[in-house]
Amino acid sequence: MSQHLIDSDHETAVSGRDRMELRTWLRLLTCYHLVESEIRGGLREKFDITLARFDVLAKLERAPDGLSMGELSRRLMVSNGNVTGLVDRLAQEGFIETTRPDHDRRAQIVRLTESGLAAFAAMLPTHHGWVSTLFSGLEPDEIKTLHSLLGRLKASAQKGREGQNG
Amino acid sequence: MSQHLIDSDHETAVSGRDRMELRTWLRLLTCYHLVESEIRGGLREKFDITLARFDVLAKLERAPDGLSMGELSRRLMVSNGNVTGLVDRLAQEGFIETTRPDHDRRAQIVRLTESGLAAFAAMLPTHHGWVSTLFSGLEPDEIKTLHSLLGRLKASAQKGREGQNG
DNA sequence: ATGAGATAGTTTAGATATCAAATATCGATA
DNA sequence: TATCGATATTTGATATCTAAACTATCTCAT
Repeated sequence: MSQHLIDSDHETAVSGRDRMELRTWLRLLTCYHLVESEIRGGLREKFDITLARFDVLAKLERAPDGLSMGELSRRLMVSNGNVTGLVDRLAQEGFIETTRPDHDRRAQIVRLTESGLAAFAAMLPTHHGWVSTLFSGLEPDEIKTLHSLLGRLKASAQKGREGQNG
Repeated sequence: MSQHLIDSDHETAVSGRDRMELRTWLRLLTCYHLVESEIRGGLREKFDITLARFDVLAKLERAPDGLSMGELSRRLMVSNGNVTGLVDRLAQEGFIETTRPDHDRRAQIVRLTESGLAAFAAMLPTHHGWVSTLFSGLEPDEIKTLHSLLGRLKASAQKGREGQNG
């Protein structure tokens, strides 16, 4: 085998069978990085908040009754330990609050505070604007198709585990 | 405005205009996390290597003449400082080596060692197998279309900056 | 030649991340 | 009711990662 295991165009790989799968994965990775870094930078510059914290607020905003640490961790798709730290810091800033339900003293329910909701609501339209702009080169039909194919990929990648997320 | 700013199905948001863009971005994010965590876990369990290090090896494998730190950073789409640390550790493990070119004493050229190439080559087929499996629920045509639409998204998201990556 | 700006990397501080181990509580059962 | 296994979360160690400040070197117009 030669030194160069894979083809030379920038997102290509090895042997015929999984060629397109790998190329597609690498391209998805690129898109992820592009959009993510744009949004991260925007949030920092405009609102002085990190993306991880924004994501926590976003998940909690969709759950008016609050979420357990475990459920929050699943929806964010990050580890339990990570969420502990994020929640600690957001609570210190007053954006969220936690309670221990009586029926299960192990659990910890996390909720948005008024202040947290206000902060999130103030950022949301701008955030949506960034996403819109990043997608602005695609036709509505293309976006629909992309959405649908990503749904297929999600189902495929989830096969063999339980429903992690909507 | 009500407490609940956005719709209730799991990947939906606000006002009509950017609804599909946001849903699509959130779904892409989900796919990214699903595939990424599967591969990260596999690399750790089977090869005891982190994903970040694997990615460095992968980029270097495609560049037989080596890459400058800056070029490596651009291709990995991570910050300069991050690459410094990764390269340090990989060099300690003997997987890569660095040289200073005579024509520019600032630059640092990073190359795979024999040992690094061998390690990477040993992991590559398994890695491709994982990706293949994760995509196995999609038809070849669907993958092609997905690849193409992600290409459109990449171009759209890159608009206004220079060509970051192939 | 020389100083200003550009470029290439490193360093530093702080925030995320994972993973594994530890803690605490729950539920069910003998 | 003791206890065993499962569940919910935290802790601790380590590794990424970013952003900003800093160092060193290069380029180039004077």
